[in-house]
Amino acid sequence: MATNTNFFEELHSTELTGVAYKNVWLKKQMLTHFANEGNATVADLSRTLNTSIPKTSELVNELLADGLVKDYGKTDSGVGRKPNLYGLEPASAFFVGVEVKNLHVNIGLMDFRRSLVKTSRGIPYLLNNTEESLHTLCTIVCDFINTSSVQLEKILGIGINLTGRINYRTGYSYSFFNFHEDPLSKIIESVVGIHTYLENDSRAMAYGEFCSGGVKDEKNVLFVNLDHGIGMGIMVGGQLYYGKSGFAGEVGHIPMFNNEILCHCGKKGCLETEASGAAITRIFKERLAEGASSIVTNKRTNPEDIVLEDIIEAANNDDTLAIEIITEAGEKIGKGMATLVNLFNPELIILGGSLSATGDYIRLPIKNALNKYSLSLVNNDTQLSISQLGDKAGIIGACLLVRDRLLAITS
Amino acid sequence: MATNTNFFEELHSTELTGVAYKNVWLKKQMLTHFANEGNATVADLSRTLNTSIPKTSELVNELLADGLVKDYGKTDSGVGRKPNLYGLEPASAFFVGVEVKNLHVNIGLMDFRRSLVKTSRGIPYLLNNTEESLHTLCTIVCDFINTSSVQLEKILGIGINLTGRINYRTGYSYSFFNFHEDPLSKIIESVVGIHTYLENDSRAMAYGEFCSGGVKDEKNVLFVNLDHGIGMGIMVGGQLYYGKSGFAGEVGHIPMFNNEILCHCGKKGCLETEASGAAITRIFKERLAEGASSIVTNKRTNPEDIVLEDIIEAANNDDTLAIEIITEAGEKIGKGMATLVNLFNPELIILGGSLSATGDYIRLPIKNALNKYSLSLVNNDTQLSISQLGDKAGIIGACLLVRDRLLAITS
DNA sequence: AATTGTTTTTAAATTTTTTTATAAAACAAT
DNA sequence: ATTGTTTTATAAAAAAATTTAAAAACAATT
Repeated sequence: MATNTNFFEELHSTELTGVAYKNVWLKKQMLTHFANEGNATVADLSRTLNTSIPKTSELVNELLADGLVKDYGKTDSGVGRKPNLYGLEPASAFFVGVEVKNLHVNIGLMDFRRSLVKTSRGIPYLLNNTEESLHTLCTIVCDFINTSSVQLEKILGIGINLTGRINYRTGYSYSFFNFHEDPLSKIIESVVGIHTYLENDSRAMAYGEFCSGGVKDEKNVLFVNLDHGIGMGIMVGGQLYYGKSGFAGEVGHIPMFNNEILCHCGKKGCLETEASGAAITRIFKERLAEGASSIVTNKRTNPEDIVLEDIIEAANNDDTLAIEIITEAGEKIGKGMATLVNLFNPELIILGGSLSATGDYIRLPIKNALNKYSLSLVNNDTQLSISQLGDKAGIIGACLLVRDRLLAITS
Repeated sequence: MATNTNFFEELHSTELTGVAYKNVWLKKQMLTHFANEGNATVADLSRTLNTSIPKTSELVNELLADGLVKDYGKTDSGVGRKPNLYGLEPASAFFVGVEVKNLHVNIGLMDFRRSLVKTSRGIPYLLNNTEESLHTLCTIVCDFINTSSVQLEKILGIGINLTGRINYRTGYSYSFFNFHEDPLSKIIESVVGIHTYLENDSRAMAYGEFCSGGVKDEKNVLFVNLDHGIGMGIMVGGQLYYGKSGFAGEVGHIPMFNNEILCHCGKKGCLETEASGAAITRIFKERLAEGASSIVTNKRTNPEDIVLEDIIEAANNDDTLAIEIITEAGEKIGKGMATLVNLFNPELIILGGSLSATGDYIRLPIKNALNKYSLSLVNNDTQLSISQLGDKAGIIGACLLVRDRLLAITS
């Protein structure tokens, strides 16, 4: 009932051959099936895995004995003798997801059945590219784990979302904490003592939305993270697309304008320079200086203190200036996304990130520009929706990525 | 020695269960392995398929008896007893690839080991969206098949490349021959009598280049077809990417310019309006009219008769005007492709299509713009090369697509 | 030229899996 | 309450696959 870690060890061992290998492989397939499709009967598993009933039964019983799988009783539908339903045992494994923002950290703990059992949001933290900042981050993670009631050895992995270029395969970060020779994931791992994966923030959010949010059967989906910058997670054939080094999806830096605004990436004319949350904040302040009025000034007497969240809040309270500027940004984002539609022919584009909280204020101008600038035959295929998970997408995605990587045969 | 069609029938039958199913599945894996990796020993197969030597040996012997696999004798490397090498029997299956251009058709016949056994290039043909034009196309294909020395039943499929929007899964074409209720592939199939697949021209070329051209181990590759229009084939994780309906890769119609040139797609400002072969031809004629000089005028006394091929030929003969205009187009294409690099983080971009015959005249300005407009960290990952198959990419790709679809378990 | 070492191939024994048959469970109709 | 139908679960028999052992093939060495 408690030998669960054994299975994950032998899952990733390369020593196994022949029958032993096949059995582990089949058990992995069963867990994956439970994880993706929910509970199932022995007959279901037998059918999808092309194994006989007795064999399937034997392996399910092994997983049951390992404590990874739980008997969920009889089904209630259908005629004839009712089968037992099996599914993942929620308490058999846990995963930690960490979302690192510029000014705070969000952390969540997820069980094996993708329920968030504990979350801690808005932990004050200053993201700097320094050793101290990294150290503080590790401390925050350790504190979170230590104050949770779950046994340490049941926490199988940690997923950390960072902005910028991340190579999850090697564990290297290229935008933050890139001052060590070893990959960042190994550094954190050695401090916290739990297997750690790094991921790009937008891609992790995308994965959360794919697996637990507004995605049903769609297999080719784009998730656009509209925040301070503009990021994207790409799902191709039901899987995240990384590109060669994990840098795919840099939609914020596609060349779009002939302006002279210098982007933080070093180039000029990037989409981000005129259409990101940062650009919106900049333009908002400029308009105020030019004499425009807004309800934001009631809250922030010094215009320098205005942050993106203030503008989003103002828009949702019908502030004309905020809505106007967000609409203008939406049109530009939509023109950029027309390119995405033409290139990816996606079934669904999900708008996420803090700006997505403005709902139709951002969605409609984007949809409009999409209709205007993309091939209509292709555009007709594409749904445009707002993230269902909202600000939970990041930690849910981070946890699920860890879970699903540990279940994957190729680690 | 001649019951080869049997296997392909049972491969796609859904009747099989249990051991029979698994055996067919394993044999399919073996054929796929031979097709992708070349000849192999029983030990190799046993290792990659995780089956025991006796079982592997038994199945190889069945394939041998079916005539699909051939004994290629002993290996010459290594110590110890030398194993037998097995591989595909070239004469056991054939595939026809048809490339439909605006003014001509190219057809090729490929054997099971991807050798082109017969090609017929430049068959005069006028592509119109009419019933007669479709009928003529079918006749050309039938003639080609009938004049080949291969038995009809050994030709397992036909692949047809068309420009425009194609949904290969349904067999519908949306740009040409779209006047029937039934899918176009079924119409052609019923005339020619052989299983027919439709594919977008650029995607088929891309597949040819991926499988038989300049792609080694790269798994994320873009193939850009620079011709009259600008098309693209996308390879993600070693497989073609289609998007929801097979319209992915429409790079020619991404919004790039604020010009007033109406694209044939109906929009303004598409990349194609200023950077395609059609645009180059238009600009070339305009410059001539403005008084510029070129060696093309020696060949074509009436400027109206000038075609893209003339300009390409002129460039390769150091004609300044041609080179100049191609360079300008290259810079614009490169700026558009910078977006591709940022979004896909590809390992390799291959330039194909007739314009790629100008070699570095088109490649270098593209490379230059790529360096200028894409994120340098991402761009550093990306190789930019010229197609190795040249004008053979289309028919090779069409044949290989048919072959590999027939080998795939999900047809 | 015989011996040794290495590896493939074949053959026999053993293990594993599937198939078939049977029992048990669940429920509807008689 | 009994009978029939349908499906699951278990047990025994049959089939199939793997494992182990032995033989065959060949290169390098003595």
